Amino acid sequence: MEMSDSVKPLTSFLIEDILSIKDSTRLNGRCCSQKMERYSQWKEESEKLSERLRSPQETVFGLQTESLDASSPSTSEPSTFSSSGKQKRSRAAFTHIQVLELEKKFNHQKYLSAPERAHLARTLRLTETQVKIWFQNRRYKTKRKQQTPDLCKDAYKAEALGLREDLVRSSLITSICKAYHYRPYLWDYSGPWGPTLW
DNA sequence: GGCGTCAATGGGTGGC
DNA sequence: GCCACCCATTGACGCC
Repeated sequence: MEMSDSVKPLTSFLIEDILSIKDSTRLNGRCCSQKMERYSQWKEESEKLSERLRSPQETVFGLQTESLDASSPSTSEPSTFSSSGKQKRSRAAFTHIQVLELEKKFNHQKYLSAPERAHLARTLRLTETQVKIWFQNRRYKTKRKQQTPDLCKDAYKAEALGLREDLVRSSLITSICKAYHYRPYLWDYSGPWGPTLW
C-alpha cells in the first residue's frame, strides 16, 4: 500500500515544521539539558522518519517500513495474564505518525464513515475499532477542553495575538499541541508563565 | 508514590 | 438486534 499524495507532503511538512520551530527556539538557550537531551532523541527519530518520507524507494505506510511496524501497538496479541490469573489489560501506544494522521483526519472531519474508517485503519495499520475509539476519545477530549478554556491559555493567547507567527502558522500543529500539551518535545515548561509552545 | 495522559471498557441512548 | 455515539471510568504507563 502506498501513502496517498495528499498524506505524504503534509506529514513531511509536519515533521519539518516541528523541527524548524524547535531549531529556532533552541537558540534562546532557555531549555534545560534534560529537555534538550529528550528533544535530541526525538529529533533524531523524527529526522530518520523525515528522510524516509522523502525517499521514493520507501513509503512510510508501505510494507517495508519499520517505523510504524516496530512500534505499532500490538493489536492482535492476546492479553497477558497476571500471576493471580486475572487478565491484564494492555494499552497500545500509537506512534507519532499514526497520531499525526489521526489528528490530520480529525482536523478535517470529526466523524468518519465506515469506509473512511476502514481505509484509515488499513493505512495506519490499526484496527477499525482502534480508529473508532480514538475518534470517540478525541471528540470527548475536545469537548472537555472547550469546557475548561483556561487550560491551554498561553497557546490560545499567542494564536489570538498573532505573535510568533512561526510558532502558530499551522492550525494543525497548534491543534496537535493543544491536544498533546504534555509532550515534552512540543512544550517548554521552563517558561515563567507556564508551558509555552515550542 | 502521586499525578497526568490516554487507549480501552462499559453503561446508557438513539437511529435504522 | 445491531451499530455508533456520548460519557465516565479503569488500568497501564511515564514523569517527577
